Amino acid sequence: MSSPESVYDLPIDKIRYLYNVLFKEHGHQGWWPVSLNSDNSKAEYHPGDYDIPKNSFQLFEVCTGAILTQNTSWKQASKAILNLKKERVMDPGILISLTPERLSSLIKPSGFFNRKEKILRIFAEFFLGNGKAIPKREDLLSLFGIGKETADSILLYGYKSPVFVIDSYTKRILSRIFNLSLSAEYDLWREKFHDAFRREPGRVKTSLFNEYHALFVRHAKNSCRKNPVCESCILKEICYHRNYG
DNA sequence: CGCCAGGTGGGAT
DNA sequence: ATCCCACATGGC
Repeated sequence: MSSPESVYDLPIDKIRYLYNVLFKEHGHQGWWPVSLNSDNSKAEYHPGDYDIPKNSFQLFEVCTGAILTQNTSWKQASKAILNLKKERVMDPGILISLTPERLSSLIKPSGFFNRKEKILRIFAEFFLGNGKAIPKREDLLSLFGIGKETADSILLYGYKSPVFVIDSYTKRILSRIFNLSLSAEYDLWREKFHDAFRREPGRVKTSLFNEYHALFVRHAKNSCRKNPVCESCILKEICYHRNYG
């Protein structure tokens, strides 16, 4: 048991158990941050309220945030979002009418601004053409700059679809607890979570996946950092890394 | 100062 | 398949 197990062996009962432990400890996280007042106020978390985003404007803001936060702290992404809202351009139709220079300057704080300018523009075109339908994952993935995590974040936190979002935090935590390889395929991790909650109704899965991903982030920031703080970790009793790593 | 943050695409091997 | 790099800001 010294070499990493396969992600195929990840036990689904422990996936469910883990959720219960984390939720009991931390409760509702309320991802994704959205400004509840439709003005220029800062986006905030809304723990326990799964009826967000409530309209197309908030939906577009969630999607925009998913793109702007790529490999960037939410703090930086939120500055860019605030710039867009203050300039009244947080709207797909208006966004695509901006010059590349103007748009990239507004999202500058989020980093990679030339790249993200292009991604936002392409996504806004897609958003307009897609109407009110829930986008297909493969269609999102076909867009430049929309990878698996961003696509799933948009589907889960934007369109309230029951899909699980895997990010580097999730992989780090699971790889330590279960002695799994960090480099396992995204879709393998994802399917395991879908398997674990296969029997829950769609609406339940959506709110559960919403909380679960947020709880992983919380736990990764609290304890399971790059340099983990194992002594005070609430999962230390069941963690491979803590006990045998 | 160096490291890091709610990734992704593209090119070389 | 798997590694490596560019992309870039600002907090800590």
